[in-house]
Amino acid sequence: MQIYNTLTRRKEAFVPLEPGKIRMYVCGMTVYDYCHLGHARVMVAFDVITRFLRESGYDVTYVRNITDIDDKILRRAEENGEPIQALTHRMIDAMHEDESRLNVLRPDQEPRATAHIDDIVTMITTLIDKGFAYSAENGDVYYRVRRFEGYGKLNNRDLDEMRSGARIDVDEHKEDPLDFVLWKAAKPGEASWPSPWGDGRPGWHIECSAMSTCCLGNTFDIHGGGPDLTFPHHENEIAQSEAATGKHYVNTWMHAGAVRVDDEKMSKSLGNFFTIREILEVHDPEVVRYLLVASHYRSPINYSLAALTDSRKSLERFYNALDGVTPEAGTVDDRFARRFSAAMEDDFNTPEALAALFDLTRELNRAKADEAGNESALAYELKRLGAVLGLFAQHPADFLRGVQGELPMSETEIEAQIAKRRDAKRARDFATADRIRDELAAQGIILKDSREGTTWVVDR
RNA sequence: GGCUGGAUGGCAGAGUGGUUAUGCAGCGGACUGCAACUCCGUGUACGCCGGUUCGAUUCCGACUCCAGCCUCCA
Repeated sequence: MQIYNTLTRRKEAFVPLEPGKIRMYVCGMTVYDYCHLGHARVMVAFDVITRFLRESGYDVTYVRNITDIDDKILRRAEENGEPIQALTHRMIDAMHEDESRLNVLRPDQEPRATAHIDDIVTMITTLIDKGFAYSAENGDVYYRVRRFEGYGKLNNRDLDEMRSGARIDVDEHKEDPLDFVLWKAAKPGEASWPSPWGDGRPGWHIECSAMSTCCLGNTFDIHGGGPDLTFPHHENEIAQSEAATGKHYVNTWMHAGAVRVDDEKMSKSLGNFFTIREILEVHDPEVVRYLLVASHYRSPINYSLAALTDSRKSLERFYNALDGVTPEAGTVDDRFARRFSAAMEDDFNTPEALAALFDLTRELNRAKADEAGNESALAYELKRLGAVLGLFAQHPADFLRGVQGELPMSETEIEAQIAKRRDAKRARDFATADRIRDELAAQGIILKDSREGTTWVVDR
């Protein structure tokens, strides 16, 4: 197994700390709004990774946190005039709904920041005791960045060059502009928790250090997240955790690529984001998932209608092949599975893995045309491997008929038209048969004749 | 300015020191009453300039352009 490690900037042979076991932490959502496509990408990427690692025999513990206290949450709750918990619970439910529609399996644990305040306070206390943090007069606690020797190692940053950057907040309470907040003193009326430094709430970076360590131990195998988290978030996590525990924090750092719209990064701050739910109102969730899996997880992807159309057409090829075949375990040439696994073992190369599945699909189509073909076994193999990517779980007819949209007429009516056409064909009245087919086609119903009879799909 | 990553055929998107990625679209053929689905065949694609090499899209160097991070952001 080869995995690209952001820390070393190259692919490395992956060796778990404990043989056969993998402990993985991924930075999850800040629940003040609905998830967007960028979140979907991270969810799907690490879902595929988890599925493949498990398929490969590893016992994976997958933890993904939920940030449920934060400035943006405070502000949004205020704007909405609703209690913080009402907002965060609503968004957490929505997130779970989104991921289940995308066929993303739930992580093993989803720790929430507000449920780990004690662990956070304990870690901050340790950092202060060790001299890596200090409480300021205003009640904030800051991390003393220059005290941590390895600061910048994840991003190859030099502290002195960063200092010259003009965009760092100069705060009179900080000893150094680079220092970042671990504990934020509460303003009157704000949600807060008691602490040795006064009432307040945790900073963003410290919660991930506390929760990951708490759930997975001082050192664990994989830490993942979105592309914009390498700095400062993950850099700060390393500084906090390694200073607090004195142990090496994470072996492999993995980061997904950005999602772009019109060649601009999609983000909440730019306001050019599409939420998962608004996309799923018009598009089949599996098409969206396919789009995400059809590119390598580290490459940037550009979101567009054309890209979704391409994804749908590719999926149609798979489902057309699966259509009309009853999958059944049996003997098949293992070259498809071997190529699939080899691709996935090479830093989760899903595009190459899909290429293997397309080859398998061609073989399946050949078998369908052959009286002696083993199409059932090939279809089973295709579904089995597709499941590692979280694909092909639908009934082919459902996908091809687009269960999402409404039909222009009832299925019974369509079947009746097909029967009429069949009779016309038997009477060799092709003019009538073609007229029926054209009329259906005009309404988006495409007929497919085969030895077994006529089936129909929806042209979308 | 600093740090990362990238530039592949009409589009999307992998990969490789010499031999087919893959999908969509196109073209030719087969199947079909005609279609759809499917099958077979079909593309001197690797940003630019040098270097290494018998040979480079693939390695090395310069250049141009693009993206991400450096500020809350997946």
